[in-house]
Amino acid sequence: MNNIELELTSNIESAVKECFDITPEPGLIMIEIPKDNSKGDYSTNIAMRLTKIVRQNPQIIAKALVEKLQQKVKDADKIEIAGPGFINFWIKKTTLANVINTVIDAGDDYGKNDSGHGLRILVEYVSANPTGALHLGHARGAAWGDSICRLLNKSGYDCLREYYINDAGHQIDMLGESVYARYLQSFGKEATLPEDGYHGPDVVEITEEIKQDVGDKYVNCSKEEAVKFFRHQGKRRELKRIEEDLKYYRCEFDSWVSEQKIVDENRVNIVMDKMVEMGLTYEEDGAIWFKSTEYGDDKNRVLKKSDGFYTYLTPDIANHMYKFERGYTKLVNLWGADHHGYIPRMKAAIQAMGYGKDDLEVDIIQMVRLVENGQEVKMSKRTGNAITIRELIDDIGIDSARYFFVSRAVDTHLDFDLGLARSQTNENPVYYAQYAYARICSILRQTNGAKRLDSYDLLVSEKEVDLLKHINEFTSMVADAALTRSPNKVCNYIQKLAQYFHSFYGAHKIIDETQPELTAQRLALLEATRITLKNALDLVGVSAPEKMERTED
RNA sequence: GUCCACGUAGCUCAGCUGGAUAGAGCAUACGCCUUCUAAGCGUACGGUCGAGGGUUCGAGUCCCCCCGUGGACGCCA
Repeated sequence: MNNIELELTSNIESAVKECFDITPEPGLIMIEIPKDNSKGDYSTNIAMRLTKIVRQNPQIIAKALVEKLQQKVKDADKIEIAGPGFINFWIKKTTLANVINTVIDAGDDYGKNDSGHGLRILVEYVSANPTGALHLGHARGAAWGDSICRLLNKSGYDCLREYYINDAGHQIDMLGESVYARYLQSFGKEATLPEDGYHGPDVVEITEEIKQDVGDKYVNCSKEEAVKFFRHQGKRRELKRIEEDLKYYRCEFDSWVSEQKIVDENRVNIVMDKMVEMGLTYEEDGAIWFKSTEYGDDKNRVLKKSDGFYTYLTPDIANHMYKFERGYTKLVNLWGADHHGYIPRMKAAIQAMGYGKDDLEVDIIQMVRLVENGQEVKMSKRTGNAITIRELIDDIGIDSARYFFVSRAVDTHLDFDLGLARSQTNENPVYYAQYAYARICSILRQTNGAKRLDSYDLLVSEKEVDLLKHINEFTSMVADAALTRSPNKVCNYIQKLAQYFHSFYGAHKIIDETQPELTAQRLALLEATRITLKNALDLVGVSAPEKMERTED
């Protein structure tokens, strides 16, 4: 909420108190921005919401409130009742323009807010197995998760970016055997990769790296010893590649938690013992089961198989307990769509261990389908395998990739149009926004720069007011996008901000020697727009270029 | 079969947790560069919000029931 909205809310609250002698609950008073300018700058539906409490016609309630509000709201030019009982506010243009100095003073910090109240929140995302390169689903999850964390940090949450490494199970054994087979093959030996081994080019490349370090040392040793070595090496090097790809993609994690480490620290056994002790389990067919149906799951789940090994679930429960132990009170996971059915059992486990149902929230990342010229692109032309995050970025660029992934809600299937993402034309929303930024910088370069002024009384045209109002909304948008974990809202905001700017640019010549005062005020408005646009782009990890070369077509 | 998402303009999607006459972009048509970057601006065209019922001052949004699409339903990870 910005200052104007805060002031309106508190004025409405006291008006309600005085008129009806009731204290409105938090959240009852809602301030909206009407889509239509003819309905004012801000609006509230409080009169309708009070009908049930006060037992009065909304028109009568609104009339009483407006009488009080006329005296209270000093920043309003006009307050009117409209439609079924909306109260609409027209804010003084000078008040709207105050935001320019707020933005200039705050700089990079504009948009920062404390709606998170320091809540300790741990966001786990990507968490791809270290057995191969990251793919499109991971790219979507990485962009989304990283933007969520940027939003949370900007909104006063204490947020940790975590990557959970599944490095203790069967798939790592397969990786070890795959690298071993490639290693032997490179010495001309007969060796076949396991059926469910890893056939990608990354395994061949990693094998070459290892060979450079150790030569033929593992050609003649026992298979057991060799596979153990290659398992470790393979995992380490695959992980390093993943980390490098993510870093290149502007996603950096604060914390990498290894499943193997959780096992080694005995956390899995401890959780298992505790669950048995708490009576959450039973034995059947030689296995130990978790009574997850008692906590909303549709089936009970095996924790320890009859062969004595744990299932995937058990170390993951330990992983989640470890998150709580480190003092995080809110856990957020971003999982691929194929993990959908896994949510109820993990939530069940958390509740069984004494935590709240909503202490863990899981957002599902739906499938990505690459499309080019209306045709689905399934495989990389170069490798014949699934397309990796690197190939995607090399093709369309980091900015385009990140923006596209984040601009659509994650819970819907995404058709990613390669041609569109690659195009440097007006069809591409990334360039539309970046071009606005470059245009602003270009104008500012031609002047002595924008200065903070004491008055913006000349900024009264429709285009200027639209821009001011939108800049005013930035902080509330950031808080809302953080709360609802919807970075796509930032993209909507960016598009609209760019649109308001371009429209303003088209309507007015900004540098006008004959009107120095107006020019100075407009330059300050441009500077505020520039800062807001840059901060918004930064929230989704997209760069703000000061120049864009014009391409000939 | 059971469970979970989703269904909005020709296409891709918004719709601020129930608000006013449902919005953008692209595509299509027509205007605008002797003026700060035309990667831009403006105008027009485009809708039974999948179908039906319910809840209330008010439903694209909440509930029920169909239809359609996708996903999940292992002592795999």
